[in-house]
Amino acid sequence: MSPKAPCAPSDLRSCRDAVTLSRFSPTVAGDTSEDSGENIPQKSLTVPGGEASSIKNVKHKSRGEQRGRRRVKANDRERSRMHNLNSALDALRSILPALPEDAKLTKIETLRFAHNYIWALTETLRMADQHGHTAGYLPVGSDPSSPTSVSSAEWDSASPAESAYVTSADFDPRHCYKILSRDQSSVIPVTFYLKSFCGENYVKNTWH
DNA sequence: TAGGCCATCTGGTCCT
DNA sequence: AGGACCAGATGGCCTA
Repeated sequence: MSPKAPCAPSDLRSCRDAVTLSRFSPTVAGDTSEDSGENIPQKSLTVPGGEASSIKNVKHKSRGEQRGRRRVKANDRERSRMHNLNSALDALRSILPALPEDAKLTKIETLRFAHNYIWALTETLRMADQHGHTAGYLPVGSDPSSPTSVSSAEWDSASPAESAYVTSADFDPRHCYKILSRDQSSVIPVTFYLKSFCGENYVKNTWH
């Protein structure tokens, strides 16, 4: 589920970077014909000795160097931009309900989980408002801000139909709400949803 | 070995 | 002109 990253952030210049950057080292960039668009025909560069051609060669080389430098800078910016994006994603993971250490969500899972989690929290507030007594809706002594406040025993008694409605492969918190609103269960809907999404391991590993 | 996930590079486009 | 953003391509790592 969570393949290890081949290049840690601290190894930015390792792996394929080393190869790619060398492609744009001044000597290489100027000597190749990879600079599409800005290329001077290769023929004018291959005339040996002539002064004019050597000037052209220098010009071409410096343009190639400039282009190479721009490309390297752009690569650096892009890399750090993606690292920022990943940091934001990690921050998002960190505020989502705890998962077992070895169950790090992928990027797409994180986004979907966050989306549904927000939806579930919103729905929780809406239903609480509708009932007009939040305290009676939540388990006694529970901390509404923490999804870990419900015991696994409560789960077992409160969610007989979960597997019939929600699987980890095809989860949708709205299904949970349909079940809960039908029998007015006292279990926090969000946690019901989390269990449905994460499975028994979530309960076993984090709720004790 | 195929497929999923990821990091990185790259060229194009838009914006300042 | 240069930076930010984006999407496609590529190749490595990991797991079933």
